[in-house]
Amino acid sequence: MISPSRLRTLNGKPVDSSKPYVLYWLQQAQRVGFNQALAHAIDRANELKKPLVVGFGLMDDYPEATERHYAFMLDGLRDLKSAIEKLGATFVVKHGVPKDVAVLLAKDAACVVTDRAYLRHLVGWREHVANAVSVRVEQVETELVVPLEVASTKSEIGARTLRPKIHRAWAEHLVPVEMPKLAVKSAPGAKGLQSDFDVSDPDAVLKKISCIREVKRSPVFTGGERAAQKHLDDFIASQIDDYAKGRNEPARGQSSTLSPYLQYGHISPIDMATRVVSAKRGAQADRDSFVEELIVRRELAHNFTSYNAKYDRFAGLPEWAQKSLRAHAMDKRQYVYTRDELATGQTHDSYWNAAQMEMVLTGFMHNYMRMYWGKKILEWTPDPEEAHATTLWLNNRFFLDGLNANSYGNVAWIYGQHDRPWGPERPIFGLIRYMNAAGLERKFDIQDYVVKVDDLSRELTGSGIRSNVLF
DNA sequence: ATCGGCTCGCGCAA
DNA sequence: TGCGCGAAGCCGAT
Repeated sequence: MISPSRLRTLNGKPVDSSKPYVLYWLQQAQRVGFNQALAHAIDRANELKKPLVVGFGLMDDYPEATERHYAFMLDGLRDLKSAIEKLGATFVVKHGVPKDVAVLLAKDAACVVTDRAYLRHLVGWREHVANAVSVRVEQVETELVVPLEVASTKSEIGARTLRPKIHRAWAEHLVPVEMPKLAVKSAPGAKGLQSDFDVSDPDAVLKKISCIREVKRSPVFTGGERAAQKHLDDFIASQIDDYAKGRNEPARGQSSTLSPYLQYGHISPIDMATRVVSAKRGAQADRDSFVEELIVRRELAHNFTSYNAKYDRFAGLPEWAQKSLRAHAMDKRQYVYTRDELATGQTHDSYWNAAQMEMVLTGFMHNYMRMYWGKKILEWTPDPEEAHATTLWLNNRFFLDGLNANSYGNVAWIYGQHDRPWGPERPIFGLIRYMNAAGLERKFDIQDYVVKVDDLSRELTGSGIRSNVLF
């Protein structure tokens, strides 16, 4: 039994016991481990003494998604297919918009279970399915440690207001997921449930899908539940020690690198948090620091997209921030770059170019550099509203962990969201927190970072990054 | 090296 | 109503 606080019935429709199977419409939690929606779907199937069908909709041209995103996701679907079949359920991948695939597969379902998502169009898909099908649709929270409304029912001003609410609730919710055994196994490829794609061959499927082709598969990240577990093992074995300090050192790369896996549901934050909390490595402060990032700040981003309808727009920023940025919209910009110059890392700033190239080459960027990177886009773009749009565009195009709640929260932070005003009032930034290259130089050996990215570039592409300072 | 000031608004004590 | 203080800031004074 899953926690009732994770379960929500999306419509008042009945269960139809005459139908042959229970459907788990899987979209968000692309894993078996620690998947509460799967556990709940198995419970339902067992109650009704029916087999379980797990259905996934694979659509062309998911908004802003590139070949890089699709390749990573398809790696995960390969893992998922074998894991689901091992449980004795049928895994069906249909070609189409997920909401339509769900409605199609629900025609023969006694009831539908799905996993919860936190972006406008994904919430809309679930509402559509709940209205369009004739049986009960239940949604299960699988993304967060503390379910959204348990933590807070309103838009939080910042981490400091959400933190105590999360802390009060997390012990109760930071519990392992017991996966029940499926009682009625189904024969693979049962009647009318053929997949449109054979996801055991990700690269073959990738060729058949329509998407933005300019951004290729990451040469350093393989998607899927198995790869995610390996990253977590490696992090606990060699990265927790001194994490509290080391996480902000760009050249050290002391990161779990699990954010892409969280984005595709290849790993559960509960799995990550319980493993790290009980790890016999690192100091208490190191483990606390990791859990703060994973739970408080990640869940703040989900609070932001859930309670702020304009989460992806300049108009969604706090009033003081919009006002201050607008007051400085006409200030002279010393440097102005086009999207293309930014995307290819051709600015005057070698630190920024290195960060951009880390992102372009790998699909990932060091956490601290993400802040500096975004602040400079604000500084080098003619208008703050355009800067916000450009930052989001680059973020979603190149990051493997783009296109999710954290993306919108992180980008909004650059422009003052979840932050406070900082004097003195400056050109362009107004009261928005300012960052500059002197800060990087003061705090870190930032040249080490530039050299590190340049070495990586040589290894991956045969040539180094452009830089006006070093090379 | 460390500290206060810069600035706004929430949460809590009073 | 007043007061403390905050997701990563910078800068100048000590």
